[in-house]
Amino acid sequence: MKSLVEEISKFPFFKGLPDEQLGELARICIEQDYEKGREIFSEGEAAKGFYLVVSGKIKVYKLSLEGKEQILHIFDSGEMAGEVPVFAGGNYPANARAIEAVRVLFFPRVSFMELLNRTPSIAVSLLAVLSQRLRFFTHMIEDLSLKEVPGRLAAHLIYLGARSRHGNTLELDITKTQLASLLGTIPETLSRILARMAQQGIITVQGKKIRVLDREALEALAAGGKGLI
Amino acid sequence: MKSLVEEISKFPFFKGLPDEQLGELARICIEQDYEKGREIFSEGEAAKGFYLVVSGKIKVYKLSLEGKEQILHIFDSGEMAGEVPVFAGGNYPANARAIEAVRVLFFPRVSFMELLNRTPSIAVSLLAVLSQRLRFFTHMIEDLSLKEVPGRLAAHLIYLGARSRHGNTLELDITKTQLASLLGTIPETLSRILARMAQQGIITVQGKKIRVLDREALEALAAGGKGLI
DNA sequence: AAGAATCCTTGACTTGTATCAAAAATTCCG
DNA sequence: CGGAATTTTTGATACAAGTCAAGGATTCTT
Repeated sequence: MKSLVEEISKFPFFKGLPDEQLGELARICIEQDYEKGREIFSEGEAAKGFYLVVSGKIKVYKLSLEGKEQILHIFDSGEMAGEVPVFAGGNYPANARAIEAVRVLFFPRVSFMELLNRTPSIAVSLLAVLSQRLRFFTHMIEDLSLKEVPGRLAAHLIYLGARSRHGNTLELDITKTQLASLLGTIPETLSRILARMAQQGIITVQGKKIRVLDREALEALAAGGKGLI
Repeated sequence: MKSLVEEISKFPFFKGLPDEQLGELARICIEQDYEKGREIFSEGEAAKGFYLVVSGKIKVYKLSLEGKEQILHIFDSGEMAGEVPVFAGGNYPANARAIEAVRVLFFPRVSFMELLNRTPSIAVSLLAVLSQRLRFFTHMIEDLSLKEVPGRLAAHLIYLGARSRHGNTLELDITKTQLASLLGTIPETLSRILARMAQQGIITVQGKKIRVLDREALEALAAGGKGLI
């Protein structure tokens, strides 16, 4: 039980809460493991609760009728998934699947809402989490509708570069097919654009490793300049 | 002062709060009027607070470098705008402008957060609001990336039809240029597609009035079927 | 009501990207 | 390790939608 409290206290939205409340959270949550490829919840399903990712990765995605997949978000450890219907009511608005072995903490809706009503100060930090996700989606909508694929890719590479600082070499932790879906395109197109950027000396690609050679060119592309021939 | 409390109590997220808290809200908010076309806040600006729309309409939008505009949302009376940076910190992530004469209640960030910490039960209902907006954006991302323009238009017409029930005739309350931007396209394309749908007997267009003749065809389009010739 | 400004429509053209197909390269697992 | 499954790349083709341009229709303003 003690380690669970420690685990929970590491999550940004529960950080700084008094031990008593951490204990309450620990009491209502359930540890679960999903192996790679396992479905965690699916669109339209009645929401039973939400998930905190302890380790591993979850993709949240939508499917078109023809089966085309648009990834909305990839949740890494420390992030919260499936919380929308818990607060807004209704069903899960998308599907979630483990893209690698995943350990999560599951918070059942009913007991969490009960706790929330008893200790509403938790809600204030959750507001920040939801607001950040809203901001992320705002960017995503902008990218999908305003920029062409090279621009979206450039923006994403810059975003990745800002997170993990290993010189200017960055390692994708998802497949290129998944990256394509995240960018709202298809693997073929992504492959062609990566090749084009490499040929122009902007980047270098070796498997999942991408090295940025010309950051300025990348930034020009991300800013919307139609530059890639 | 009394009328302000009444005003506030009508907003879904403050409905059901005790009079005492409504009074506190009334005390910290400021009534403001914006004439049509006036800028309310702009992207990157430090967030001073958020807005509740009392009457009129606000568009929240992003601009590309070339000046192309993507409308993220049109806020009608009863809705809340600009709250993301209030809870998540930082700046406004988009621009906001009155598309008709607008009356708003402005809640300054600092005093609102102070109130929120004193009476955190308000936060619980705000969680629902943010979650609903997240769900809306989830749909929007799906539409933008998974469907072609006719599908997006069809989905939007169905959505409008569900809201205002005037037979099967519905009246746009925004310009077609704005609708185009909301759908992630340009006026020329929207015009062509409306004409095509009219020619196929699915709808009839007269100015801002659109009459739905063949709801099934519309639903087929919205569902993603590539049907429009 | 007249003029100005905006919005809407239509046409010809260009282009980015999806599709289909099939080979090459990785990764996965027994 | 070695074969299977997946992922990635490349090519040829098709088409949806954006761009540019210009005329027509509204709507706004004085």
